[in-house]
Amino acid sequence: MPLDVYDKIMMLAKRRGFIYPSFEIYGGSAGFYDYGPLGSRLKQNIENLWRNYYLLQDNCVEINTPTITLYEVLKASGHVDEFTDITVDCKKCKQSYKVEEIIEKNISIEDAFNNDKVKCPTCSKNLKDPYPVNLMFSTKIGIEQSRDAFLRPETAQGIFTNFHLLYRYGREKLPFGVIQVGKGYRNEVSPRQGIIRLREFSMAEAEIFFDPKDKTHPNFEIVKDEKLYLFDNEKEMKISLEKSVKTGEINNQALAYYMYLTQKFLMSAGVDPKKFRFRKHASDELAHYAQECWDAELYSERFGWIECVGIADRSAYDLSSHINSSKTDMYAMRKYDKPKIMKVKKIVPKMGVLGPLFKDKAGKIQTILENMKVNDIKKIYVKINDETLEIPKDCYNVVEFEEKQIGEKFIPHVIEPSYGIDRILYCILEHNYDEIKKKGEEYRILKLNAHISPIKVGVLPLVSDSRLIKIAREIDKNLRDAGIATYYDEGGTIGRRYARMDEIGTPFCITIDHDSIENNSVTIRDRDTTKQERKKIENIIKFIRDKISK
RNA sequence: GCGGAUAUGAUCUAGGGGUUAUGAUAGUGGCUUCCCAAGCCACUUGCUCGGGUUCAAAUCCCGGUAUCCGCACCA
Repeated sequence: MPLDVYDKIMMLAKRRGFIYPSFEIYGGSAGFYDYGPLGSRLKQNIENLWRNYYLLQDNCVEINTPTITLYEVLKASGHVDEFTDITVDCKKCKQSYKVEEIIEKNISIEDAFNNDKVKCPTCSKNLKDPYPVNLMFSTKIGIEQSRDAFLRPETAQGIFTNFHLLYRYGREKLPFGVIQVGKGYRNEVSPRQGIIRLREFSMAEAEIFFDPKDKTHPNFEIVKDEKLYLFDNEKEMKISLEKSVKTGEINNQALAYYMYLTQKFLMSAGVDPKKFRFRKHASDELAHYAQECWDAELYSERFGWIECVGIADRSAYDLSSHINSSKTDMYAMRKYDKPKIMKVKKIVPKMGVLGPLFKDKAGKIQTILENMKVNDIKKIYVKINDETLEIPKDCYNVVEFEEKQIGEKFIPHVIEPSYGIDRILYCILEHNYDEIKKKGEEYRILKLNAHISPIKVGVLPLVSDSRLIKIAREIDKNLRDAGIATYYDEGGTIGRRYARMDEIGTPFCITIDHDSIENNSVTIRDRDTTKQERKKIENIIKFIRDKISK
């Protein structure tokens, strides 16, 4: 079988220090890859470009939270339950099934399997021995009295669990966004496809909190005429943000805006526009927390369309779960223009009567009564420890108070753009990989965008003449002092050195030749055109800076 | 997790029960002083791991691991 792009990229990636299989000397482990020297830089550049969009353009704030996450957090978020599938294998035809999909409803799993009520949908053999599959890595915190924990399957929960503090930090204004860039972990059943499906992966997530009554975005006006590449599972279309929201294709402005931001980021990172689209999730593929979700998909010649970004409307799901589980006040306040004076009826218990009547339960009854919402009261029942008690009328007064309300409390909704950095990185490599023939030989060029590429400038003395080397070394140092990543190379022939730089995606090569000694000038070679321009040495830094800025 | 295929220097690959394992690429040092992988010399790096069969295993057999393909999984 001839090598396809994937093979070629993985070969190049290993040879040139982008990506290595992890623990290879001990046989390796599926789903884990290391980033080598160039890969690490490339990844950092992609992450920092991403930060640019969210921290600067969208004015989000960044936080960092632990990758080890307490059981309670993921229980509340639904991951403990939703992330576990009860699975069963057929010993005859070797198929695996999710139990909930093949057993009759209203039957418990124990009953079904103990009484041979489950048959294999393929070969009708009785199925046995269901087992739970949880896709989170579990661990324990502490030695003796340990607490259960998991490696986080997403970075988002770290943001939700800090919502009340971050809301205050943002001076209680909505919308506001929080981002986190870091590792996530999923114990995949059978990871494959290189860095497309990892067990430990890098993600960049943003949680932008909105008033559910107002999912407009302040920047929407500016970009509303820009076009999005949408795919509705049938046909692809190019449609403006404004129109897509108007027709209901996209549920709200905020969602559309972050889709646009995503599209812009990916293009800037070097994604081929022809290999990009947004695909809407069908209702049966939505995650347990999502109301509407659009995936940014990138096309790979090997794998087809790959989900690289998910932009979900998670509504109030997470915050309300954490409010319920932790009893923390994570509400936001929608302020009225003028404070409202509300007439509120409240129950004022008469403890003098209640006390003797209910004795030790009186205290609890008091709290319940005081917090009760009051409309028209006829009889009041209170439930304490499964016992329902009727509270006689002479135990309380209903009093009307005037209450000043400055606004109403609500749970913010959240729009979540979530990016798989490793997948994006792979697709960028694939989309920018180019191969030409030079003198009958394969010649590889990685046409990475200048602001993404790990090395910006190759510094090459044409020949190893000590005068040229001296100038070259000085230029190299000055560039690095100016914060520009360089690669100094005086070995081998000049053509070979250009080839090396082309293969790792270095956009520019500065060559110091004999004229450099005479007139303080060098040539700057452009990777994609191979054209050379002669520049004064003192102008190099500015020239390169202009070229590599976004 | 199931089934199939594969596994030889950093990369690609030839071969194969018996002395020192083939070639190329890459890399290093030197010569060349050279603008797109030029040439010459020298050098560096290897049979996936464990067990078995055998006088002898990189080669045959079994198992593990990894990779690829198909099925299932991918909130």
